[in-house]
Amino acid sequence: MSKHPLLEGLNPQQTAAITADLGPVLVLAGPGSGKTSVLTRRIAWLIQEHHVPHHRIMAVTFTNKAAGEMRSRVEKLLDSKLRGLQIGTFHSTCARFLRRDAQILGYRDNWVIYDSDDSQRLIKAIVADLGMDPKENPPRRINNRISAAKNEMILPEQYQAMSRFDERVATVYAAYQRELKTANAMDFGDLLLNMALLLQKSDERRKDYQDRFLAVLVDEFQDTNTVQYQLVKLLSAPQQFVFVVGDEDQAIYRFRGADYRNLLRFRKDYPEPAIVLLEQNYRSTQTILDVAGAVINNNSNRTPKNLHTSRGQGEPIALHEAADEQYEADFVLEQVRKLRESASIAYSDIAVIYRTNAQSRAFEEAFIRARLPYVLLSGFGFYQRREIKDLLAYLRLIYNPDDRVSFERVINTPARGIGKKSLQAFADWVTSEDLALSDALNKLYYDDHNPLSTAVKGKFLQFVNLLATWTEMAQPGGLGDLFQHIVKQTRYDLHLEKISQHEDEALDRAQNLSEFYGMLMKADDSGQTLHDFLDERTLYTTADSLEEDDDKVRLSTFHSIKGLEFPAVFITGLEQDNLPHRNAIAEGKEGIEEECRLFYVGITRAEDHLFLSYAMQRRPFGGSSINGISRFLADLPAHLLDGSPLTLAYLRQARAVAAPTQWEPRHPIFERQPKTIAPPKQSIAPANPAIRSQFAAFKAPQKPMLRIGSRATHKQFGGGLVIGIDPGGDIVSVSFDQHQLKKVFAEDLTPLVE
DNA sequence: AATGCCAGTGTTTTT
DNA sequence: CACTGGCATT
Repeated sequence: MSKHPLLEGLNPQQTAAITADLGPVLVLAGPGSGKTSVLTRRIAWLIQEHHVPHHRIMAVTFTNKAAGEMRSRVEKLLDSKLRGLQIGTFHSTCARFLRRDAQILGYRDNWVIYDSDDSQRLIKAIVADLGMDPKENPPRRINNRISAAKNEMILPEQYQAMSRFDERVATVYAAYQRELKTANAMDFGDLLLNMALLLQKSDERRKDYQDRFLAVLVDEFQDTNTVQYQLVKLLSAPQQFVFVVGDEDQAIYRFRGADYRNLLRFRKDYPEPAIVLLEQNYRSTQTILDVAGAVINNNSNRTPKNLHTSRGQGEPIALHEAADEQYEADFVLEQVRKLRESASIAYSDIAVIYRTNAQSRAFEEAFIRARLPYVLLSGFGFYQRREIKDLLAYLRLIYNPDDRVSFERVINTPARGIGKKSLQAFADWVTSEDLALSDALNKLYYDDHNPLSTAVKGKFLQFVNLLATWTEMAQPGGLGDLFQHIVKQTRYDLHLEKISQHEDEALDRAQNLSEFYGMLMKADDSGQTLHDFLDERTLYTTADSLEEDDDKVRLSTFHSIKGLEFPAVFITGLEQDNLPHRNAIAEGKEGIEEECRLFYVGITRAEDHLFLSYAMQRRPFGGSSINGISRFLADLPAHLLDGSPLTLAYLRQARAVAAPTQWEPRHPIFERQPKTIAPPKQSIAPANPAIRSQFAAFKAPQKPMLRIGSRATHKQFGGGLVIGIDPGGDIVSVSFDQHQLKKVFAEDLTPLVE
């Protein structure tokens, strides 16, 4: 075959994937193997060579941003606008379909989407309605159970209660689904579940969708869960022109019910799929790939892959030990400056990756201090701010007057003299009368059979009147004005001052509000309705709207960095209990293997420069904790690493005691439980006499021992933490409080009792 | 019965 | 440190 323009510059495997016959295709794509390219060209190929009309193709990506990019790349390849081409995440795609079809399931057209915070609030309200103790039944935990059930397509009536707690979950789950329906709302899980139910229940609609979508393509298939898998199956029937791309080594959404074994299942469920393996890496240096391979190789149940690159060896991986998280941030800053100066790498070509969102803080502070530009790819975004959620709740309630969560959020915000008791009385009444919220509020006008006192009823009605005037105002193009009215009429500005602890906070919140106002004005300019605005903001995250050329360093969790690539990458916080995270360790082998994949995903984002760092000490809140290093570090090939001699010596010692290929290695250097050192108390000895006597006994030994992880004072360098003891015990590595790491003679050290 | 203040408590990851 | 929930006050 002579080279088709769509196949220009591609290797044989990529070509095979793109030109595979119509039918099920499974592409197993290692990181950096050009899978996005394969997906976009496959779509173009379907349109050009198989004459599949573009509006009969559906592609699912993992983020909305990736969806946008994919669309523009296909459009560029074919040099035409493809408006009807359906590309989006599972959630936004289902939301879009349900906008049209939710009436079939009994929703009114103005249904809204609840985010996790909304769901949790509703569950909390239901727990209260049912008279359950919120301490025994934490709404958060119940929410997790319910959303897990939805991912597995388990309906309330099918929910198997294996414990007393589960029985209560089942009760709440049933009530929750009723309340959602009454509130005319769907949570994230409902978007997927309802779509699947619709396709199962309505023969007519199923046929419609199946007829419409000749071809279905899914990216990141290893991170699909049961309901997503079923959706793909339902939508791609009966012709089964389904093209999925995935990599079991990059499965990182187990907590959302995703199961990488769906890749295996695919082979069984679809007859003789074409299977293509993409192993040629175009992204990283060989060194980076070797390190990545060494890390992922420890996982069981995976297909071994042979990732290779023609990019050459590249530079060694930098390993850095920091005294604490601030020094870690300083290290990153320093390296960022160097990268910019000596390698002329742009800020936007640099990513800093960490395990938990809270870790961004140290970096943010350091970047602000140094006046270097950065942007957060994940974390508690703008829309999670209290003041934004409040105003959003007003807007949502205007749009959908049955939205209980929004109603309960704003009915007494700012304070209107309607407290917990009145609200619960009202809620109980609404439930017992089986009313929708808007009907109940209406009923207050003409029906005296309600539990509210005249005074409180008056307050309710005042609020209802306000709501009515705003609803009148909610015209297209008038969102900005509407916002102004709400703020003015509720005196929300005064409320802001009240809830703020200090001047700065009030200012910050006010700025957020004006930013929000700006967004509404922008929506007005582009002709968006309230409906458009609300839909978009639930399903889109900050990362989705980030411009490529925004020259700022990217700060991100491992999860949010997925799918992206950068010339320079920093992986930070490589400490035991952080990566792997302590909660994941508690989940056992599966949990740890997923953490290993997180590390792998992080490493394979890097093209040229990779930096690894860990901090000996962190201050999560109040006290501080001393950490061992991540067990994953023990797997790194020493000859590929570059770092200070002491750091490498420390690592070598760690490796010497670990059996790298097993998950069970247990040695103090890994094992060390993070000790929370309480803020100094009056006396070191415990106050409880019984414990105090034990304490005294402990203190007795004539020769206190030097132990790894214990504190000691040196006659010259002062206090420090023992981090390593050389064989023989004469020479000891100590991390001194002055932030230097030194090897000293044991005899010069005096151990301290903790 | 609502509001304001204080103490205790707790953190994985996201659509 | 920041948030939530309980308690005392108005």
